[in-house]
Amino acid sequence: MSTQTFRRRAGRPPQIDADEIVTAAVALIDAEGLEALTMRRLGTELGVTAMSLYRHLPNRDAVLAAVVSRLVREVAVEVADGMPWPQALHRFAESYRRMLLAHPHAVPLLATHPVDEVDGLALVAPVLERFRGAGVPDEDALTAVQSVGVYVLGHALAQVGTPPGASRDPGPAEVAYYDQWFTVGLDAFVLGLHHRLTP
Amino acid sequence: MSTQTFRRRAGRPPQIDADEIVTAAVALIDAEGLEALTMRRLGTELGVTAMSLYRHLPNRDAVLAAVVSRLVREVAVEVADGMPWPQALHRFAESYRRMLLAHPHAVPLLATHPVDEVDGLALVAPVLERFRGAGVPDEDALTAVQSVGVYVLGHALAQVGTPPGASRDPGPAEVAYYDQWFTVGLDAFVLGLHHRLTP
DNA sequence: ACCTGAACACCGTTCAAGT
DNA sequence: ACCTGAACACCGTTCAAGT
Repeated sequence: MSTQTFRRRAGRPPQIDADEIVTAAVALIDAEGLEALTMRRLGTELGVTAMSLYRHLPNRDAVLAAVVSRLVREVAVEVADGMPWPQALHRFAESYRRMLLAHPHAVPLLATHPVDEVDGLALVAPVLERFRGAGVPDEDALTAVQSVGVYVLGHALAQVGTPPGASRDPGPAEVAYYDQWFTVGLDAFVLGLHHRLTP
Repeated sequence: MSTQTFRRRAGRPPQIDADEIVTAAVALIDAEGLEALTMRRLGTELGVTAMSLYRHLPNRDAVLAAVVSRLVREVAVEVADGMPWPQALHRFAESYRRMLLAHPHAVPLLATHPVDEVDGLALVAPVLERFRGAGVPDEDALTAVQSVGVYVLGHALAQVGTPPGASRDPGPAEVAYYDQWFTVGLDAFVLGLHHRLTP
């Protein structure tokens, strides 16, 4: 029979893999929030019992860490070749924020779980390159990027962490308020870094 | 008997009150982290069953909100009368950070639970006053203070959210690294705000 | 008025067992 | 190799009952 040629080494074929688990976890968080992400519920979502998840990921915290990694890799920073670093820093901040606001229920998770160093560096690599082009030492450049990064995350936390009321969606006035605040703060921050790093 | 004169209206005298619960909650978080704060454990710490806590606070989330309020009120911003606002802003950032680093296990809680508006305004009132002294509109001043606030919180999250390893304490090199980063970022941010607000 | 014991409906995780 | 059922040791919270 045809399955002989391409058959797996032994046993049952898997019904799920780690990637599918992470995809389902992100979807569940986006739809119902972090507290809805239980192992039992996640299993149900995949048509499987909770216990089978442990065959693919060691525990719930590993699921959360994998979600963080997936979301960080979702950030696409568009940096043109000759772009001055202050502009590249702006782009980074805006791309990062776009991801965070696209997954408001995951923001507390991003705030709590440190980003994997490899993921983080890959994300900011094109930005660091623009600092290098201006002769700024890598160490200073990294401090600048990380500083803007914590500003963006802190701002997103403030925006999504509205009073206890559930996930009622924002309303244009609220969105405009946070957009304005974000821009004013970011402009000032990048301006100040510019003054300190390229005098 | 003497108890007649000052006796309570009826029933048993309370063994605990809300303030004691919050104090015990903070102590427990500081000592063993957020996940150690269960209603049962908190009761035990106070020599009482978990169920009796519900007589004083409606649920676990109310305990957490009360902890946030308590910690925010612990921040003391020392702002002298004639102090220029950039310096007052520095003081605010340092005081806020001092509180956060004194309660590292509570930082994710502060990041997640929005600060009560009254608590927040009381905290920054002396700082806003310094902006007023320089003729900066309240709206701009509040944006500046909030921007620095989210930077401080974001930075503290990065500092306390070290790789999965438990609460191994920091080591002087790590402390120095974060202190340096914090200062460089803060200086640049305040400088940039200064350029934008008082040209 | 305040505290408790028992109970309910959940969790994450382990482990032996099925296919 | 992968999935499952039953079980363990927990949770937060409710409610009737004690003092």
